[in-house]
Amino acid sequence: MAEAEGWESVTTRRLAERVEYSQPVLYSHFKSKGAIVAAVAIDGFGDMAYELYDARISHESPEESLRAVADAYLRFAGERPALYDAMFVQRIDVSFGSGESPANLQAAFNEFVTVLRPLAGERDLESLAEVIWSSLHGIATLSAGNRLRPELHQVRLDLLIDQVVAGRT
Amino acid sequence: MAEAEGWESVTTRRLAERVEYSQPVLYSHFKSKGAIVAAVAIDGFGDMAYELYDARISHESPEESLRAVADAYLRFAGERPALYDAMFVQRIDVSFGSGESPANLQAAFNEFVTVLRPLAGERDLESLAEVIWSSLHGIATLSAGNRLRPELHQVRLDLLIDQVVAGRT
DNA sequence: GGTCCGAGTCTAGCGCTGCTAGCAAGCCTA
DNA sequence: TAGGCTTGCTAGCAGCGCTAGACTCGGACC
Repeated sequence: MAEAEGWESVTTRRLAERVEYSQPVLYSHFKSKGAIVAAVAIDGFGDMAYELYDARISHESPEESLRAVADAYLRFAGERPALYDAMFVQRIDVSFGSGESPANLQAAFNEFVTVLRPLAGERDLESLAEVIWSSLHGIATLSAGNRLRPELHQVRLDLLIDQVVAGRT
Repeated sequence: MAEAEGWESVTTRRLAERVEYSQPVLYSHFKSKGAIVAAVAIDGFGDMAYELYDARISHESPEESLRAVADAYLRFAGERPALYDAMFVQRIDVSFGSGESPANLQAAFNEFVTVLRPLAGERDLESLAEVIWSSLHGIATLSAGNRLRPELHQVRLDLLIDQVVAGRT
């Protein structure tokens, strides 16, 4: 529903109709609409972690692994924009960057950490993972808003990976 | 108003009250609430272009210039989160990445292009500018949503700049 | 002076939103 | 069989973006 028409047209009334219950029933299962979105998002972290894992292990070379993971990340964001939106753009009540984060989210982040380990050199691994994750997130959101020239998608991705690899000290 | 309480609590009624007119008067000046946000955003592009320019010319060395521009960008996003949100997160009806973009937006983007020119090497300049802009945008939005560890802000920025510089071929 | 027009503004209200109070039916236990 | 808990409902609140239609008032023309 969100993928088809965007989160703003997912109303509690329409959602209730879709699941063939009345509106208040939703509120006995979820505290608010935001909690529903958060539940969807947390589910999404699991999907994402799986796809990143799959991409990572499909290549031997660290650089190719990184390239595949980055590609999988952007493909995930591009193919399921509303889910990605719930996970990373909407203000949901989910802890990030700490031990209290959902396990799925930590798993997804760990794919970045793992794939970057052989490439980090003297750089702080987790910070490096945050940087490349941020970069990919920026590309994903700006692309989703038609703020980047689509035909140069691959050029940008190559530039990003190349400079991560080159930054090894 | 948006900075104090977020855009979602900027309602047309409250806005009308603030400017001491009735609600329909807003709609004789702007087509919709989105158009009001867009007008604010376009104004913001001008501010941002000026601050990036200021940062760029305040250093001689290309690398220091880039560092200053990146820093200014993230400071802008951090200090005026609602304005930044209007400019880059909310879906506003503004053309990006083409000749029809607002002049202020092109000016801001050009600051990246200019500061990167001595550092690009054989890399495509505009694509490189898009990549670093995306990276900064990702850091800005993830930071705003408390999704990055705040104490490592400087570490991430250094990592990003270093790898851009190292990526020169 | 009288009449018209248009600009500018208002009140009132439409259809929608997220959310909740309060009630009714059905099941489990005593 | 009686009471209470669970599960669902209808109805409604306050607020949202937006608009129809009426009112006022200043200037232009006869």
